Amino acid sequence: MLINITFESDVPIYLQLREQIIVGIASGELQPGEPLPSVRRMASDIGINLHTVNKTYTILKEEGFITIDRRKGTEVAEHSKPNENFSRNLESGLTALAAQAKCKQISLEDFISLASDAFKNLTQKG
Amino acid sequence: MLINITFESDVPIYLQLREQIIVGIASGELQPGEPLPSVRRMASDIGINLHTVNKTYTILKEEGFITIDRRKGTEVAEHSKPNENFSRNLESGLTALAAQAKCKQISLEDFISLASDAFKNLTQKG
Amino acid sequence: MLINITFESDVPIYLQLREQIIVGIASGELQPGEPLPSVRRMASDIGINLHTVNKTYTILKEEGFITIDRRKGTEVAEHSKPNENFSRNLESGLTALAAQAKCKQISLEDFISLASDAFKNLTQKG
Amino acid sequence: MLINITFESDVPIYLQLREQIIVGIASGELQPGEPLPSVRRMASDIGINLHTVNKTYTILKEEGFITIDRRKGTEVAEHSKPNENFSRNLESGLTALAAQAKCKQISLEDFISLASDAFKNLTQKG
DNA sequence: GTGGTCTAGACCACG
DNA sequence: GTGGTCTAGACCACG
Repeated sequence: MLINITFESDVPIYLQLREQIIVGIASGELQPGEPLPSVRRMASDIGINLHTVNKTYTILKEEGFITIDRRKGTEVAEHSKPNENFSRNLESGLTALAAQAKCKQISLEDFISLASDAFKNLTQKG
Repeated sequence: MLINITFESDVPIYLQLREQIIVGIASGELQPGEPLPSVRRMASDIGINLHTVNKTYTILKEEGFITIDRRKGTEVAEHSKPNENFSRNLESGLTALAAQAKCKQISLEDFISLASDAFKNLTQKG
Repeated sequence: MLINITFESDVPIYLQLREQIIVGIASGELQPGEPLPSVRRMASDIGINLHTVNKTYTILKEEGFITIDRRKGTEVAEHSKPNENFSRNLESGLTALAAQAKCKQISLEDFISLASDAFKNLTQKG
Repeated sequence: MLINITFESDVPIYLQLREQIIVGIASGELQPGEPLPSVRRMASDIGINLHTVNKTYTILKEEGFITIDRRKGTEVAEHSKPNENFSRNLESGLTALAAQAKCKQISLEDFISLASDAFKNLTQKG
């Protein structure tokens, strides 16, 4: 799994890492049950602090994307169903993007097409 | 235009304000050429700091959603076309949401349906 | 609010702090809407690191006991209803204590009496 | 005696094992004088480390729940009376749970009812 | 001034 | 070896 952090970004490192791991899982590059590198390993691979990776793993665990097994370490969780909180966040995220797109004269058809492509591109990597 | 800020949210106030104004424009509630409340007025209406509103307006101007003129004041800009930077951000935003959705076993059809609804709901408010 | 940390305890500092704040809220010493000391202030008062307090506050926030208001800082949340997760934890906590008590020949009546006293003692402090 | 370890839990395995054995004793499933599986057997049954089981047994012995004899092996101890240390821990445990419950608007009556149920459910399993 | 993020470094608990 | 906890110290974002 290739991680690519933009240090100049105003998106915090731990969130960039979170997103890339989620994309990795969604695309099938990271399979359920597959182990993730230890916080120390991941940190040294990327060249960031161990605590930053730890924060990402903790969040991913709380969101149900990974599990921290006491024997086997960190691994990709079985895919679960969205809870209410997740659905709310997803909808508000889509609304924010839709609003921006509409202001920029992107049509409903084009927006759907972009959303569809984003989803399908994940599959192609798997 | 009714603004609703959640002060306990972890989304900064200036970004919440930005998004709601964009939704207002997208939904047609705020028409191109229509004036926005002055920084001072908006701040006191919502009960937030002047600096915060100022920051939001500055960002919206840079993004091309509003214009700030010394004489005419702040008003909604004519709808423009997306530039390269905007398109890139939109795509990466959609990819992030699509990845999360896919991990939570949401199908392509359901994701498109959610995206479509988010877009259409904007129209209905207009 | 008087905080008392036992540094030799095998209960982590951030959890000791969490529990004492919850007891403070339950006893009425800390009222909903009342501000909590800033992480820096609390840390220096107790003589621990700012990050440790931060961890406690973050947990309390996620559990719904406090809110972090972007304008007013940290404050005690309005008392909310238990969610499913909370109820499960409460039941399993009570089961663990009940089992221990039963092994030590404590009767149902005595156990209820202890539980009742623990609850009432909170009220008396308020 | 059926042991059920959740490896993804943030409760250490040796404590999960401890609690389940205590519940087993409290419910009468494990009778005083009854032998416990050897460390080796228990470890292989559950699929955990020898050291982990050892740690649990050592703690249970110190708490007076089991006896460890070189010749007779490990067996459930005769039920003893609580010592001062035990009582203090029990009370502080109940206080912590009561405080949480009170914050979540659970009434004294409901808390007692939950405590009572937890205790009675032990009996029913026996 | 407040919390949020990040780093560096250390020790410990768990298995 | 792994994650968990804690400290010290620094800079930044927000309001």
